[in-house]
Amino acid sequence: MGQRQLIPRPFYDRPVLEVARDLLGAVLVHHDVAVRLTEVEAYAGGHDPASHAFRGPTPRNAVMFGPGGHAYVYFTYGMHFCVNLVCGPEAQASAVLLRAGEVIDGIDCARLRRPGARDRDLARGPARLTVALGIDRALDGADVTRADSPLRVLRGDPVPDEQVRRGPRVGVSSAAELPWRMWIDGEPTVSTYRPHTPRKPRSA
DNA sequence: TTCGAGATCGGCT
DNA sequence: GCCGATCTCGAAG
Repeated sequence: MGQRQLIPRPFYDRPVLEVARDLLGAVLVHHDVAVRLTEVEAYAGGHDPASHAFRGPTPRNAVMFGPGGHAYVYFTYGMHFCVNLVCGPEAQASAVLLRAGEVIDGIDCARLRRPGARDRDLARGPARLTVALGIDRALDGADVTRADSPLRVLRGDPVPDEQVRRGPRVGVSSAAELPWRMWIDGEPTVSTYRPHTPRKPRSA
């Protein structure tokens, strides 16, 4: 894994859909666990009603309005973390949600973090991916282009266009029809598509 | 295999 | 207060 190269900052200073597509096959590393990204989802910042940045900057989403190549880590549903990589023109607040991947290094460590899970399920889904890698809010704002960062993104083997598939985003209640979810065709580590389902109100 | 509900809490209206 | 870029388990087909 040491021979893989860091992806430099300009990679992220491009339109979000291009960055998302090129992140497929890239390798996310946190300490001793490495994951090859097989599924990502694009969020187009302030103009995208499904984006956390849609209603403007807040303390939580502040990182999205900063420079590209930084990680936006947020907490949701009272129990899950998810990771995004900020990209696009600065202050546009575009980001790519990392949805799933294949553990290619440190698999023993990942298994300990997700006991009982099959190997293909270790990082299958955005919240599972953060568990397998040990990512939490402390990494919010981390610069993934720096060699001395705890969280880094490295080049992987390129994924040819014919292996890239696109479809609707998962779990969002607005603009869900945009085909901004991308994954590598035939990968068993890609999460199964489930349309957004509003939850029933609680009752006694 | 598919579906529905619960868990659990921070952020924003 | 309300609701979420989710996951897991249990029940039914």
